[in-house]
Amino acid sequence: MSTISKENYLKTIFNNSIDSGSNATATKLANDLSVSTAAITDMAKKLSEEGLVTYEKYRGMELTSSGEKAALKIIRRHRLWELFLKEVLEMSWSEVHDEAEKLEHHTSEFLIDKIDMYLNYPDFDPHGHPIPRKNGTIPKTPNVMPLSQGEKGMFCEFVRVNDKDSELIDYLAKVGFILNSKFEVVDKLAFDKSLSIKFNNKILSLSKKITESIFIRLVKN
Amino acid sequence: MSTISKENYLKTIFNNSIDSGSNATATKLANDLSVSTAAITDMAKKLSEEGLVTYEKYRGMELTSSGEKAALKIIRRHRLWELFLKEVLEMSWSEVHDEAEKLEHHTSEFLIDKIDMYLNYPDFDPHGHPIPRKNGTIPKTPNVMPLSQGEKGMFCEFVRVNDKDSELIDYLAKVGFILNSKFEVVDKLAFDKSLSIKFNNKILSLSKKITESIFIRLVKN
DNA sequence: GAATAAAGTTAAGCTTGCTTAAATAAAAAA
DNA sequence: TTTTTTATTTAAGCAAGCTTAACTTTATTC
Ligand SMILES: [Mn+2]
Ligand SMILES: [Mn+2]
Ligand SMILES: [Mn+2]
Ligand SMILES: [Mn+2]
Repeated sequence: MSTISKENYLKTIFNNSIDSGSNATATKLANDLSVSTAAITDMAKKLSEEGLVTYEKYRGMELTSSGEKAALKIIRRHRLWELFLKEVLEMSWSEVHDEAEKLEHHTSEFLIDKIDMYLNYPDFDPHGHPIPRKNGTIPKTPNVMPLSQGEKGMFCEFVRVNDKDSELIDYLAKVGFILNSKFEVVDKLAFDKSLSIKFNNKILSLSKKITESIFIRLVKN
Repeated sequence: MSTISKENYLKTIFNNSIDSGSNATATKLANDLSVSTAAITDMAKKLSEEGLVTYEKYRGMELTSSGEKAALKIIRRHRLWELFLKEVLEMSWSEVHDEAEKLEHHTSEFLIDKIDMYLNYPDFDPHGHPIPRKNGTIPKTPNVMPLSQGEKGMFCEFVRVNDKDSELIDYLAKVGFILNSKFEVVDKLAFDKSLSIKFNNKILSLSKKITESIFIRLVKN
């Protein structure tokens, strides 16, 4: 049976495999979900009994195709809610994530499809993440890379930001560096790997920690 | 601490006291909440320890003022969600209740106030129930009475319907008998207490069970 | 005012999703 | 390869919110 907790596990396992490529480890999941590793082991057994993940002791977990399908359903709800709250109810970029984190578990298929239709079947959420479609496909993302890999002289577009930390997003909004901003990398310090970028004729210096949470694509020019 | 279960208990206790006047009995609550009476006794102790209800063994429960405040918060969320889902997302009269039943427990004060503003601070939900305001007051309801108390010759307006059973609401929508319909009671059978009403030049016969779920006010003419 | 029926409470136990502490396996270092 | 460190699992236990079954109180009927 599906529960809030299980839905969160599936979602986290999915996101983990997206950006690590390999199996989700207990330590990483425990950290992301703010529970003990013992809790992870516990849940691994349950999810694997339900055929949602494959699990071998000491070898981590991986979503099965049915587990992935379930994960995408939750992620779809999450991202559609985020966009809806921002576009329709004018909540800010930084507020929508926490609210969506709750609503995603209490939304019928019928309702989420209404929201999807209302928004005219959007492809991306307010942070630039692709919104899984009803049929399970995922909109193609541009050729993204973390800004931390940017080099002096590059012309880029800001296409995605990590939405887990609202303080960062608030800061970026405050200085006017928002999604789809075009900018140039004007400097990169070897000392601390911080970057200086130029947009709207402003210069902004961003620490390595920040540039790792911002994703960009190269603008061809 | 507030939990989904406690919120549902408080709401149910409140609604019970509204239409029974007296204390909420274990049997009634158990029935409304679909749990055993043992569960009610259990929760009675917890809620009374938290100061949300007064409880004396074998004497039922009653909301304290802080319990009532908490109940109104949930009811406010429920009814605002119902109206929002109907007006904005075009869900039907009969579908919104079940959806709101879930969303009401996962909506921040900030979000519900946004919804309230979006709807321009409405006074009534789609079923004619008053929406508690942010400050805790409740919109005045017209002088309502159950249609079952109607008599031949009365001219009435349909102002409220019990939203717990979606089949009834669907039926009423299908025959076009919707909120704010004006009608005349053209007959009342002593045999089964059923009523015949006339609206839009149609005659509709309603059983006693149905007329007890429909609330009206007398139209002065 | 007994006897009976109905309502409410207590006791014991279950499931979910956690925890901490101890044990064990795997990986890294020496 | 042996030792040490790190990661994972197991074991025991807790809180919430239920259940059923047995028991007690209150209400109703004669
Ligand atoms: Mn998010
Ligand atoms: Mn979540
Ligand atoms: Mn309702
Ligand atoms: Mn509810």
